[in-house]
Amino acid sequence: MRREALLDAAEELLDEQGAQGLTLAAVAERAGVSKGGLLYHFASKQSLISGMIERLIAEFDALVEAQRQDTYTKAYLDATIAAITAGRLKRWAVVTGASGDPHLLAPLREAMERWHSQGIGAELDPEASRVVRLACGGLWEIAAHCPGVSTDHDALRRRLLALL
Amino acid sequence: MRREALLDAAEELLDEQGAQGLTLAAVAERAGVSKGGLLYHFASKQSLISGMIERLIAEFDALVEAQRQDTYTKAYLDATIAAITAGRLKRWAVVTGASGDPHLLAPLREAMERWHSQGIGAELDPEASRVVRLACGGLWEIAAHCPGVSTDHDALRRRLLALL
DNA sequence: GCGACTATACCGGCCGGACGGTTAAGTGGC
DNA sequence: GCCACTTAACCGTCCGGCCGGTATAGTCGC
Repeated sequence: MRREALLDAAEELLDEQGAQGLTLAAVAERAGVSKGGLLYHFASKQSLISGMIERLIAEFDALVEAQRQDTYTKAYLDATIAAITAGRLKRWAVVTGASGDPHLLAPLREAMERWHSQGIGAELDPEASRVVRLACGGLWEIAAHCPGVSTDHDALRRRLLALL
Repeated sequence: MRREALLDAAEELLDEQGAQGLTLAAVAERAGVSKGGLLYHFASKQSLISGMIERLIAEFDALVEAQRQDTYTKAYLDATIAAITAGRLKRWAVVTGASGDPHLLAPLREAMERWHSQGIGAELDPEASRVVRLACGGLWEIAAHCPGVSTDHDALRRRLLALL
């Protein structure tokens, strides 16, 4: 699908060059399409960015679903680790793309609220669940910004599961 | 100091309107200065952003120092909570400003690596320390993006301290 | 089975505005 | 009268988006 290729190109550009690398011309060129072709699939730069955000949310939700754990928190933890180690789902890169206009982040905010609150009452220890989910947020941050901080994901995962 | 006022103005604009609201003209106007006056203090937009980042790091380091806890992790936790509840130190807003050019984030990355690794070997339980520091990252994220998720900071703080 | 017509996908040149940065000319404190 | 500081006008570039055009494929009447 051309549309997916364009979203991929945009994501890569954001990851490599930051928000100012995300120009319509650059995205089109990387995807092997003309600018007009890009505008055909995404009527504006905003809609391109929204497309990235929505895909990001959908992919992560699918990843959580695929974990088949017995609680949402455990599934969320495993999905986070899976996404980070796979290098896919560059949450941070996509966010930088939307940093120009806070409006564009609204869907992501909504999703994040869900990720932090969904099923938290049904957990054995809701407070511990909150801690684990917060730690997942920290993991994202580290993965995005600090390649220098080595993290033993296996050990960390065991430790967090022990909390639940 | 005019310089500080300019940094304040830039921070406020980022917080309210995102990266594309951060133009030299807008910053100058909000600070009650002309564009030339802004350029006198900061030779370029880059140096303005770098100024924000360096101030942010220095302020947070000072806040950690001021906590006077017996371990770095505890001080870091309390500083994080203090910064969030005070509404100061808009870490995220400043980061969005630098999202255009990944280069500008280098000092912040360095600081974050420090925040996550400093004195971690000297802690009673380094692994628990790591968890607490990661959770602090999650707290930042929540505070920046999800006003809807209510967090009982007191309870959370007790819980995290109990881990250490 | 052929001509008229439409839909989908894509092209690329152009323009207008916005924005970062420059400069020349002040202004006031000391 | 110098120097830190401020100002307003100006310039060049870059980028988002518009628009007229092309090509391929499908549809329908007849």
